[in-house]
Amino acid sequence: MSLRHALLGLLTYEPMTGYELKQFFDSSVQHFWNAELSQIYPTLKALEEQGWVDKDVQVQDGRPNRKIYEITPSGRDEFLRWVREPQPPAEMRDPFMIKVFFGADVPVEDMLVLMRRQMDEHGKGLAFCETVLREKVKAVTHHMFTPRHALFWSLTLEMAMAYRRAYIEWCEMSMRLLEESVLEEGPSEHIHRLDHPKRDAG
Amino acid sequence: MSLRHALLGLLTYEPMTGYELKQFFDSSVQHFWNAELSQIYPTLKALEEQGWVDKDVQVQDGRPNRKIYEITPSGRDEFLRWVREPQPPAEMRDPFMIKVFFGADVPVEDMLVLMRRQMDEHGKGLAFCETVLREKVKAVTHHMFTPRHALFWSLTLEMAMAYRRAYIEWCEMSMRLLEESVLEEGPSEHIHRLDHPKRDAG
DNA sequence: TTACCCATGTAACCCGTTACATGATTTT
DNA sequence: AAAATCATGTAACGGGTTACATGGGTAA
Repeated sequence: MSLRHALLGLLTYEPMTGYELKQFFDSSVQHFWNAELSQIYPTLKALEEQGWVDKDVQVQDGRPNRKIYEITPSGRDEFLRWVREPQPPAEMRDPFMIKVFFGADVPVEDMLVLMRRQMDEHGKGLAFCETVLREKVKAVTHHMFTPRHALFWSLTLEMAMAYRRAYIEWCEMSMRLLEESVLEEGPSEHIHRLDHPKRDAG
Repeated sequence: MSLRHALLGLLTYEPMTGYELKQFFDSSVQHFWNAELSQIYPTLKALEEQGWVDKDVQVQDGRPNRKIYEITPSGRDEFLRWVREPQPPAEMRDPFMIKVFFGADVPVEDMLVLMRRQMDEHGKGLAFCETVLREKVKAVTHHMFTPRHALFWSLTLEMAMAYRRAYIEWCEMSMRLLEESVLEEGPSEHIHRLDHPKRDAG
């Protein structure tokens, strides 16, 4: 589980409550990671049991007490240990690829609709990175963090954008190939293959 | 869960046992999806309860009976329904990006080592796609499947390769930027920031 | 004789999401 | 008056991995 370490990482910036961590999360790493409060609270508890964070309770009335978590020295050690530990490469796990893989048995028009939609969605994601998130990185530099922090933040942003650009380009190429294949084979050939895919092969 | 539908998809090719499905899985979609036998067996059971597959038991002695699963008409319907259903875009969820995000507090040399390793691993993955998998797609076309199937298979392969190329390029760019930043700031500045990251900011 | 292939499964555990529960304060 | 913010959590469920259990046949 990387959530533990993501939380430790955020707590190296400053002590925070679970609620604040969630907000920080959403406003900083949301383009490549996210977490729900229902997962954050138990994880903080586990972190405390491990001795990697300390808890300071601020009593409130009318609402639940604020529990402010602060990273301990051993928490910092653990975090740095984890960061330097080799990380196996993230593998793709994309349900859309399953659909494409079996796309030969589906009307081409439907596949084109699906791909167009993927392209649009990734386009939106890319636009969001290029505007909102890019501005956020710029803004944050002038407040609490060094240019050095901004460098690393923007590297993660670049990766998110590179991924989406690659996806979009792939969609474009795929759609072009599919349209060409329709011209070559005729538009409705797939219908014959729907029931007995193998018999039509030879 | 897409595993149900991935299995249904494979069963549109021909009836198979769980064991054979696993092998087919490993040899066809392993570059963007995978599944363990311990997950496949219960899923087949669920598929059968849904009426999407039929089971034919081939009694054997000395080893467990072969249970050959065949997709039913309603299974085919369900599969086609699922394929055409809109698919939300797969989001990145990459633990390595967390490490990069917090990379400002780690010695640059360590970050460079980590990135080099990611680059190598993704390079290996890319090489595997370009040789083994590409050959497999070519080979399979001549046996059981149409050129049309080969087209869709190779699209998924292209996506896997595009992803890895994008990752590798990002690693190269990041390493370049990090090396430049060392020259500008001096190699060991980070050490001062390790304990009190915020105090050094202003 | 060591290891891999065949062939099935169960149980425990890990990580994550969604739904449920509470309820005052502030903004629209 | 409705909705969002603050602030904590629990419970149920979904999906996936690892470990455990069995055990004959075959290839290196």
